[in-house]
Amino acid sequence: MKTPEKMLELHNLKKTGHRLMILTILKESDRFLSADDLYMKMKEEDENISLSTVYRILETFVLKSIVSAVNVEFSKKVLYELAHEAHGHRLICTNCHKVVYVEDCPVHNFEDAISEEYDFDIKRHKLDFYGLCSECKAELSS
Amino acid sequence: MKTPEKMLELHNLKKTGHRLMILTILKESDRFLSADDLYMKMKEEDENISLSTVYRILETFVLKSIVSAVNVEFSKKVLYELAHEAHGHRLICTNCHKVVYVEDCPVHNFEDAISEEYDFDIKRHKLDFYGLCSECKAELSS
DNA sequence: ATGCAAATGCAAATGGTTCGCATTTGTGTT
DNA sequence: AACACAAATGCGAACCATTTGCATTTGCAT
Repeated sequence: MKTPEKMLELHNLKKTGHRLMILTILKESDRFLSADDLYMKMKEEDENISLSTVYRILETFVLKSIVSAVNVEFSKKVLYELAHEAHGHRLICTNCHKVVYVEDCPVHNFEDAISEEYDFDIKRHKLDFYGLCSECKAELSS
Repeated sequence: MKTPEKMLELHNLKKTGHRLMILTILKESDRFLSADDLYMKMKEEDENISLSTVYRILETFVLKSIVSAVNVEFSKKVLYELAHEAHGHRLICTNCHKVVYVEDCPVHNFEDAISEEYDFDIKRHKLDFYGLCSECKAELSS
């Protein structure tokens, strides 16, 4: 995976400490983060940033497709993750909120079939799986 | 499909004009509606209701699984539809927002396979298709 | 017809996100 | 290395969808 620096260069974005830090945090996170999650993590590391800057940086990243904005069932906030290069789908743990990305897709054939059947020109789909990851499964059954 | 009256009876909910009207509007709609959409439609029909009541009625209906709350890519509001009895997935027109519900599911096998592979206990999934319905496809290509 | 829990209206509060504007900073150019 | 200027940032206020508190009304079992 690209380094945060490379990501910014690639999109002609200025390399600011804030932007690099946000990319680094997202890169190291195994779950989605809200703007406020990022803001608080940065405060913890003594990065002086304002919440509106976090929002603006994320807006820029989403526009450039460096970051994806995600809606999940368990939160009404918009959550963010580093964008994935390959098409795939997510396994989301409803207990700890960990996310695993699976680069595989079971719906393309179905998509063709229903495009035909319903005369719909399907452009994309959104498929997420919700359940318990192995740790939470073990923990909750004990 | 059940009548609005039956739906309320079935769940021991008082039959108020507001509730019946909301169910009727949702029943007749071929797309998702926001609380505010419902509020405005009711005002148009001279139903005197307050927006907070619309929210409270919807909250009750969602709790009873009479109505589903839906998040879609093109709106940050929560949208509502009558709940479907059978499992299926939606084709959502990104242009006119019409929704077609397809009572078929292409992912169960895949779900079993990845449950195994990632040791995830998958409880449910969310799959929506976005594209153009036949009318919009025709209209936009002309 | 009566009583009471549930439903409603209204206004205020909330929470996430966006915006306006003054100030600072990164970076290409001299 | 200093300059210039567009872009990035901080701060607070604004915004919008949704929720809540509380006083009043209403459906419905008795």
